[in-house]
Amino acid sequence: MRASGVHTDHNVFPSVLKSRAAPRDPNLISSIHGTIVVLGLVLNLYTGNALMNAYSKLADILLVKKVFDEMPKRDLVSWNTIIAGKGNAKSGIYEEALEMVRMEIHGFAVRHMFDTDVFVGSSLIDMYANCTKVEYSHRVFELLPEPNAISWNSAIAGSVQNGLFDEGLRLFRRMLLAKIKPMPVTFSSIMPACAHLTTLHLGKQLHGYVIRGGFDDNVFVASAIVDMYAKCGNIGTARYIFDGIKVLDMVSWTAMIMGYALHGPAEEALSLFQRMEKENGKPNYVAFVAVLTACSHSGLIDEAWRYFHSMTRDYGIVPCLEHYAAVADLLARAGKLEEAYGFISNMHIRPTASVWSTLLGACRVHKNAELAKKVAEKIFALEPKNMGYHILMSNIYSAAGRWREAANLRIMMKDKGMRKQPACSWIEVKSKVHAFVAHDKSHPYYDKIMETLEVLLEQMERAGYVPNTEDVLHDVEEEQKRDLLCGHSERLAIAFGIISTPPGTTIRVTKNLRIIIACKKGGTSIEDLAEKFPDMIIKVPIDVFKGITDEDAAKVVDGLAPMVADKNTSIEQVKKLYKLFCECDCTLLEINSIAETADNLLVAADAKLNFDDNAAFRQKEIFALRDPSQEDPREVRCCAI
DNA sequence: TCCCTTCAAC
Repeated sequence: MRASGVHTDHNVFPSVLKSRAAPRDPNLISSIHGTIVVLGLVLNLYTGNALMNAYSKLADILLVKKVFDEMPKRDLVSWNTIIAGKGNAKSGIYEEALEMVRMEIHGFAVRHMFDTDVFVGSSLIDMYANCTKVEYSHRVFELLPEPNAISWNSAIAGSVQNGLFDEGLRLFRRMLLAKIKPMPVTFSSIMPACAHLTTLHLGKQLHGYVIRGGFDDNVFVASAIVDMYAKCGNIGTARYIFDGIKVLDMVSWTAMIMGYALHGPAEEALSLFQRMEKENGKPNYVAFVAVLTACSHSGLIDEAWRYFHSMTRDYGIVPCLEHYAAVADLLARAGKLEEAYGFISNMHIRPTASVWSTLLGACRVHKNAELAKKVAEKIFALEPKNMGYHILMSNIYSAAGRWREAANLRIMMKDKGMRKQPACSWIEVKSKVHAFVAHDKSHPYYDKIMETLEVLLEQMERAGYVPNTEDVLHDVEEEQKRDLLCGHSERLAIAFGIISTPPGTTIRVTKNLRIIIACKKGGTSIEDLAEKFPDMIIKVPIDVFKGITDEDAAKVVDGLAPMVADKNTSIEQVKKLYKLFCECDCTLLEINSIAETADNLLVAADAKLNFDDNAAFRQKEIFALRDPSQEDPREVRCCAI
């Protein structure tokens, strides 16, 4: 238009500045700004507002202010832009003022009847969630007459960020039912729910949806997926997704490094960290949390010190609680108990009970009751009502033969009205969560499970299994035998997994408490055996399957096919899906076979899982998600997605 | 013609 000599007046520039290309390009903005000045349009209200907006998207607060200050006339939009433009409120200029009136804003909005406006409503949802007032956040959401996609996203993100994972999943399902199309933001918000719950099959279905929606090239979404697979123990798939990310950023690197730190070999984590330093530049403090966690879990003391010091020296990052915790944990586990004690005592921030507790755990392993007593006093002062720490200390006394002190502690706990949180393990089979507590006979397959455990125990003993009885504190022979069979909830869950899945299926058991020493170090646990002798574990179910009808067995196999594609799925997507889901627990079903109504993968999967053609849009309880923080661990809360 | 709401690693 400029080249053809047509006069460009004040009507043109607001649109030009709002165009797709402009906001990300500082040079383009400057050049447009220059043209505006040359043409004498800089004093125009709309043009000035648009310029302010363009600069605030670049987070160039000084230029936003400059334009604002030079405008002869300002309207509501000018003021809104300077108050709420990106970078302004968040830059801290107005933050203090806003913080003071935060909770009054809602009242103002209600009085002036703005509370049903989507923009105001979505902001309120976000505000309350950020203030950890999720109940208010939900109330605002439920009262919104016409929530848009952003309102849904805000509600979902708010729930997940406050730890209400199944609430987030439920909202996601409702969003689909309300026919609101999810966006990349939706997935990066909801995916952490699966990561935290370690519900791999939910995460996989969301991943399928992401691929079908073409959102998988979004780096936010991809990072969330990497994190989800890593947290669910599927480190290979996490790496596959990670390697497919075109432009890696700090979060994607860190998610992958943390994945290796938690599950994989430390060398992978460390070499990725070094690659990141080269390719991505400055690691931030979370990246250091990841690399220190990797060192800690692999006992790499020298490396840990090197990173810990380099963090401050080379990158100017002040260590925070997580960094201290990783190093303290490392020292403690390595048996350097006194050094760990000194390190924690000299932290420049106040150590929390959880930092001290790694040392307490190490005192138990390394049998240092004296230091344990000192540490426990600090912990009890910080968290007087936490049962776990008291039990741990009482067990340390018992193991040291200091029965009187152990008993005193138990009596004190009873007086304070503390109740033990029962250990619980759960396993997903056929989209259902089966939860077990020790000695629990309520499961319908209880007899089969016991039979399996007996077969297993026999085979284990033949393979050289030596039970670790060190931690059995009251030694009645009968009880020990029973404890070996069903004393640990995870054994019940593993046995159930073995008899209710086809041979070769990966068995994933999750539990609410840390695995006790007997299952972790010394002796041999079922977990160790499963790792060392995979063949043996796989052979067992063939025998045990005998008791189950063919029909039941077939149902189990069918139930493990949550992967569906439809006629709108592109060949490229099918390839990706197939690559991801061709593992033993999933199969790719035939394309073009899905009903018209199944407009998304999740619903199609839902229908398939329930063997019910009409199920597509019915809200069904197809997933049962346990909330580990719940009082009775057997109480299973159901969540449809 | 201009303004406002949502996201990933800890």
